[in-house]
Amino acid sequence: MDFIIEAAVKAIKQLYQTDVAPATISLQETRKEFEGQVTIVTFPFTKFSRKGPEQTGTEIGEYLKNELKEIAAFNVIKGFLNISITDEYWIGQLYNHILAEDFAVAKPNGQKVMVEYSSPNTNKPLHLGHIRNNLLGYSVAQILGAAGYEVVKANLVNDRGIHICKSMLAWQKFGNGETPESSGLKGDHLVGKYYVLFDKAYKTQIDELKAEGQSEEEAKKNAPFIKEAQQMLQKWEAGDAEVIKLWKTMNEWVYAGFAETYKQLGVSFDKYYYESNTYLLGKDIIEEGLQKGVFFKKEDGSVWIDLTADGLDEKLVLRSDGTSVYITQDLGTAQLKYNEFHMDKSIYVVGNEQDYHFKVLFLILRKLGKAGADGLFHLSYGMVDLPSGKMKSREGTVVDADDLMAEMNATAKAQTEAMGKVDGFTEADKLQLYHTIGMGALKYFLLKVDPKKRLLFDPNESVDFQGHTGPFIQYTHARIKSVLSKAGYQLNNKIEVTELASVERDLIVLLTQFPDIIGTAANEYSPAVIANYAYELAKTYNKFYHEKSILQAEDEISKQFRLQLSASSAKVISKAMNLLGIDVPERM
RNA sequence: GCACUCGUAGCUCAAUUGGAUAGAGCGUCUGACUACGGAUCAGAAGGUUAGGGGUUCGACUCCCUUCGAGUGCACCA
Repeated sequence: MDFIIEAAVKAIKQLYQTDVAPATISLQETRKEFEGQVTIVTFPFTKFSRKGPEQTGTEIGEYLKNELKEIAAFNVIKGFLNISITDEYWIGQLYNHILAEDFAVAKPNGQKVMVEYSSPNTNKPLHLGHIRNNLLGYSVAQILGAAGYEVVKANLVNDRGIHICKSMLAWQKFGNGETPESSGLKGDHLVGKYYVLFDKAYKTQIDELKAEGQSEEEAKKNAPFIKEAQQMLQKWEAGDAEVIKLWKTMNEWVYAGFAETYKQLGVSFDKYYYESNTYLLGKDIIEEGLQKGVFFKKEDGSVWIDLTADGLDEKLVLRSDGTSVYITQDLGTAQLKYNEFHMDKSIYVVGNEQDYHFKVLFLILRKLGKAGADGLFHLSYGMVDLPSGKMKSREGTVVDADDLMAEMNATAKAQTEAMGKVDGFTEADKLQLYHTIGMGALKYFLLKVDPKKRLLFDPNESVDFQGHTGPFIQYTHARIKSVLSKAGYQLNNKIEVTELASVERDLIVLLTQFPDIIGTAANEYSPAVIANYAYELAKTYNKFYHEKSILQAEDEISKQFRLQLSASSAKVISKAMNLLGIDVPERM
């Protein structure tokens, strides 16, 4: 549509002797209730034209119509110039772009981006909150790839610390040598079980101490279990052979469990980082910052940065005993990543409770003048809450990721069977299909919402399969495929249609927008943009499908044309869903 | 207390980044060619965009303020 903007700039120069930047011309989709496909808002030009918005619109409209053969007609309503573009133009779009092999395939833009997501703790299984994180991260990576970036998907595993020692200790005390094999439990669930057991036992000890007259705070510090866990952490840091061995064993269990969950979710990573390798990093950056005068040292030896000029506080970056804090290792890890990949952008998919942390982290890296510091972005997303409130692993009030996915599959199975649509499917095909639909419903449900909004999830109200949902879009795709196969469709040459019905035009207009939609989604790091587009497209296709007969079209030309339109729609739906990490079935 | 985020139909979400009469789905109600696949389509009802003020041709969107929800403000990670 750039050619219209260009012409409008020329029009304004000719008519009103004023140069305007192309960006000041807002070209938008015409609202459905008006004639036309694109609209120019003319209010901003009234200052140059010294005429009313309607007259200004009419003048520009006339100029454009004379200038551009693609413009069939225009109408002006208040300050809105609605432009109708010729059917010839739209038909050309279909044949020259949409049906082309490379439609919506962006050329490499020469930029590299890292998307870090998932970043689990190895002391418990994944839950619904992690699912949102994983889906967002994976989808954003897909979208950036489609927009022309070279993408590196990274996972920073939090595999050390006091919380890991808690499950280890509880397993030592209560485990009786239990393993995933002996218990039949998935590895991450087994470890998670001991994490919960630790917390229970710890609480009991706290209560005992309180009964003996200690304050809550004292009791929390003095409980034998927490002391033992701390000792274990010290042993771990000292490289104690026995502790390390147990740590490795239990981590292996967890990784095996995670691998299965990731596989079910359909997410993957190109690069793993482990905190056990990175937690000591960052001290050289502290030194560098001191030399540059970005940091300062207090009398006790602790190192700080003063961010009050930026509206934040003073922030500790190194303890007085010389050991790292959270942000120290994040500084180091950022450097490590950059040294390895030299990426232009780095996206951190992390929940919004860490907004402040990332604000500080990025600010520090920028003040240090680090390469790549301008490309840092925290993709912050809202928590997933239950009707009962927040999910808490320690208290067991979580929606477990594996359970939820199994439930989604079961629901998909029940729905599909109830409709009796799986005749001729092998058992393996059926399982595959239920998984595709169940995950489609879940993924779409989580991704259609703006990431930064918090999400309420009611486990008792199952995720819908009708209306604005993943299965709705999947169904549209399957139905198109069915029609195409019935027609024995093959892509053939351009069909000489000359006129479009309005539903056909609407569909082509939407299809042409796909590359721009990918661009917008990439710029905003928002899968929701893609999700809403895919829905809009499916809906428009369904409308077309109901209004126009394809196999019984009026004539062969119309039939072939509509088949091509259908094939294009299926292709774009499939690609869009793919960007969300959602598969679309051929039959369902 | 300070900072950040959010508040749109009964419910779950949109709104082309300041543009037209705020749109969808679910739910409720009414319809659709003896199904090119009905997980679909057409229609109805449902709104003081939390309240108030301001900025301007125009505000769900920007500014101020009140209320409500959430999160963060550790020599924890």
